Amino acid sequence: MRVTIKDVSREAGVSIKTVSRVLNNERYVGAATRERVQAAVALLNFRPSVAARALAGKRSFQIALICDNPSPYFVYEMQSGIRDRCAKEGVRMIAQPYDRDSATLIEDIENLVDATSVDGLILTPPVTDYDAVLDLLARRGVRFVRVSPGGDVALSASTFIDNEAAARLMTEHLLALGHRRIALVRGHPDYVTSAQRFDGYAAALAAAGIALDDDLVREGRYDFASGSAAADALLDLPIPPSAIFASSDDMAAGVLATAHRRGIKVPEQLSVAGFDDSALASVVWPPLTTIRQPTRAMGYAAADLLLAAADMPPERRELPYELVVRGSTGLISPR
Amino acid sequence: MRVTIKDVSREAGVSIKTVSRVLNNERYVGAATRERVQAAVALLNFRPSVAARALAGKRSFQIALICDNPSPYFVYEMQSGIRDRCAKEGVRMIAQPYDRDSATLIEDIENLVDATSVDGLILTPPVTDYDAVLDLLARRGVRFVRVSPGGDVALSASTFIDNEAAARLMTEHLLALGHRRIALVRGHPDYVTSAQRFDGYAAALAAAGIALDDDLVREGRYDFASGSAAADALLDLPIPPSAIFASSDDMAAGVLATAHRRGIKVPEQLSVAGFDDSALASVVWPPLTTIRQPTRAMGYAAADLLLAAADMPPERRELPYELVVRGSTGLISPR
DNA sequence: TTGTAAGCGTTATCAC
DNA sequence: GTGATAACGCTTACAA
Repeated sequence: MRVTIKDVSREAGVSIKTVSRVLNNERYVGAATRERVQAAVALLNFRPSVAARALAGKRSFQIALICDNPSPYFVYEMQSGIRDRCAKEGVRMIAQPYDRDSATLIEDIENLVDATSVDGLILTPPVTDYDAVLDLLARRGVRFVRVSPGGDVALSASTFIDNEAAARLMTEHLLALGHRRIALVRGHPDYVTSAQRFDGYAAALAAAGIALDDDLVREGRYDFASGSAAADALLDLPIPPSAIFASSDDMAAGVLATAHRRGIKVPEQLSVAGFDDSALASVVWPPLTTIRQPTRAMGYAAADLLLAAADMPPERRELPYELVVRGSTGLISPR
Repeated sequence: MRVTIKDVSREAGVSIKTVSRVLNNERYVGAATRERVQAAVALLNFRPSVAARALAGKRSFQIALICDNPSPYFVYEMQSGIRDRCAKEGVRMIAQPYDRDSATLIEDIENLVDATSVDGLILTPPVTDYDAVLDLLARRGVRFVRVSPGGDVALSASTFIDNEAAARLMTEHLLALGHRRIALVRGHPDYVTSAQRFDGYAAALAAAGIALDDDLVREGRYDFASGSAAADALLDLPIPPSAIFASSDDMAAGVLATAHRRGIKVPEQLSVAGFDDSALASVVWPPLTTIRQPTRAMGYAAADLLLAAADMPPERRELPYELVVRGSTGLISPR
């Protein structure tokens, strides 16, 4: 029924072990032998059983993505990037989307690690900074890579963009347009990126000699609804902002929707800017100025780090971001 | 190191086989024995190895989702629904996002089936109707469930909404608002749903005694860009439509963006409607009237069918849809 | 450079 | 009801 190593070894006229050697790219296989085996593999259409490999060896050729993110676009891009990289190595990606508020997250991850014997994990915020998870993985000796981690950066290899610098750049851009009352909708409090982005915003204002106005800084949760609600609060202020900088694109979309509902013209009466975490910007009305970050590339890089040789030191790989001005951001008559 | 069945059996004072029986809910286990085993499992925190189970038995407790869909929201909702259902059964979902135009799709699926020995597959359009894939699965005797399949419906269990009826309902709604020139942006030609939705649109027009106008029917590809382009073409017509019905929400968003760019007021000057395949509507400007379908629930149902007893006949499970009028769709002064 | 034998952790088979 | 024992398909020692 199933084609096994045994069939291949018989076809190639070598031992099972030799086939295994070829499969795993081990040294000490004669060139001619190797070719003969490869021919047999191709002929019989042999595909090694993940289960058997995982059971017998140290590798399962599977990694898992632990993704608990409010943005479907982000998740999708991330998965695609990781999958692309893994495909080159013959490694499978198991996607494990988790509910935002799952009470069983730790247990689920423990379960995953124990049951599937994955070769490694990729974590995205906010799980990147859950001590319980990090402890668990360390205890189990499971290799993992984190995307945009906060806190202890030496704990694992990781990929990131400089969120603070990016937020500073965007804020400077808005300042250059003449804005003085620039509001910020913060990200989800659990995410370290939220604080980093706030810091960049605050730094730019400080450098411009503008005092931080607490009224102009609102909590968000990285999703549409919270962006929409924050915009309502901001536009209800006695002196509303002339620009709103949302810490994610879902929230920026929420801000835009609110402005639209209230009959406020963007960008004539209000500039809207945001982090484009998830490539959602293309599905949202222009004009929207965004910090574009390569989510898919970030996933690719994360997988690359995970698949790297085990003896490499934990590497931190930074990815570039861009300020993308869509349409006109408008020049404001400061109120 | 690892906790195995052996450890559990020792702890419970029974044989390995008995532990296995409890694990698999087999009959012929004494109540007392069962409890003792369960206690030992909990105490030792035992989690059976997927690899060993897959290798030794007929089940791997893993299923895979084959998803090649242009909408990240759809993918995300689908994954979540399936995962929720599987969690109840202790089954793991392997997500396999594929690139739209992957030339290696068939091979990849074959690889997946052979390598991971999954218990079953869930297919989403358009893979649901790829003969090569269906043949492959039949040949391998792999169980699968299809979401919104076209063609031969008896081939497998499936979930669906009545796309034709839904499109008819939406078109009737637009007609009732006074529209006479209603344009349709079709879905991707590879998707059977595209044709079903067109049929509903055509049926409603016919019932209203309105001739089908080829100029008002445009090809789309279920994504933002094609919706945007189709809207441009439609609005360039000598007599443009007063309403545009997009076959997906991504395309509806594209239509809205184009209208916005051209300074056309929605809904005062143009009504926009769409299928809300992916819950994206909440991220898009109102006013947008949509056919909402429960993507997550569809995933849940698909998993349910896949995990059902093997001897059940292929079941077709229909899910309800809703016409959601967001804000006012406006009454049109027919042009 | 190649082959042999002993597992890996579970389920299936068949006894008891 | 319960328990030995042989698979399952591969990798890891260790020999040759």
